[in-house]
Amino acid sequence: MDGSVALDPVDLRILSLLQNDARTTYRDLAAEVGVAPSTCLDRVTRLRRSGVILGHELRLDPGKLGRGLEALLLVQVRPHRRELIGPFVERIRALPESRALFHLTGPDDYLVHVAVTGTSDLQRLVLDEFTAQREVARVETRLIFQQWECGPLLPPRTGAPSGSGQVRTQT
Amino acid sequence: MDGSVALDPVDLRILSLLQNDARTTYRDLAAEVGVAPSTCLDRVTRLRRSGVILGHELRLDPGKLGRGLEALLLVQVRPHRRELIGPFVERIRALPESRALFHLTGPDDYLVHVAVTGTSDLQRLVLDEFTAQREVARVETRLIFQQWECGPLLPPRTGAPSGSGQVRTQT
DNA sequence: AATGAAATGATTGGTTT
DNA sequence: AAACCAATCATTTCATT
Repeated sequence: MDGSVALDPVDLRILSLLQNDARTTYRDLAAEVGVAPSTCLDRVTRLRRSGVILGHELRLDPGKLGRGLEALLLVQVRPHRRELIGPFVERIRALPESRALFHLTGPDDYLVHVAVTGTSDLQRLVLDEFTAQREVARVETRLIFQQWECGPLLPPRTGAPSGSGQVRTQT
Repeated sequence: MDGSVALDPVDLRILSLLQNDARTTYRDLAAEVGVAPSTCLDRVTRLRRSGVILGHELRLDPGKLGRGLEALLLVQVRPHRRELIGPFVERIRALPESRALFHLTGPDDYLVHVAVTGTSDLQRLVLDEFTAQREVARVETRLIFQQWECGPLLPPRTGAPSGSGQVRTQT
């Protein structure tokens, strides 16, 4: 039972609305889904406690912060052993240019999403923070032309819904 | 002057705090940065209007929503022409599995971040929504072992700060 | 940019279904 | 057990300095 959460249509509706605007008031939420504001609070509190809602984030425009160029770096870390990749991950996460980091299957071990001021800043980053490190065997740089958020994130459509209107999901 | 924003230390402090928790109250914000709550409201309103703050987002746990497997798909779209890539982008953005989409330089035209229920769901997605499409020349699938958010996103350190304490940034 | 008052929203406890 | 209502409390917002 640890990682499983039951979500009814009200929960899903609330999540969907909050994904559009996380600051929607409980009053507005209540009006949209047709329950009382206090019930909405209840639901959201439960969703936070159950770990479905991880947090409330501010989305910023990197360009407006002077980081007008973004890129994805595909990185091979060799040898790929815990005592090397642990410090590597922590070092990359601490860089002010890093936005996100993925540990992957496939020929490239990591993908790093970075935001920089321009190409010279990117060159500096690659040379000083990546290829200069002994454990970094290879870096491939892909510039980002454009990016889109998708969503909202919803549970998968279940082929055969059970008798109740509930969707049971599992970690 | 269009895309440029001036940020003083108070703005930076506020942004940093809100990136930790976007629901921090103006009262708490004020206490931390040492100005009045109304001033914080002023600052945040200006930051939203100037486009530095794009929005307030809810961060959800895909695993808790029944999407316990995530992957990055590297996709070639050929021929790479506007009349093909426009519909492709819209189609991918509309998939419930899509979390983010990037248009890139390099051998792969697009990178798609997806969240699925498991490997069979991923196989279905790749076969039915990607390789089945005429314009998709190639798909490479990389599973995500683990991922990290980095941050907070801050303006680049300026080598030689001007007389004032302000950081002028540009899009 | 601060103050303080007015408006709005969040939260709680008791009650009902 | 979950939802509602109404009262309380906190926060946001605005006019003013």
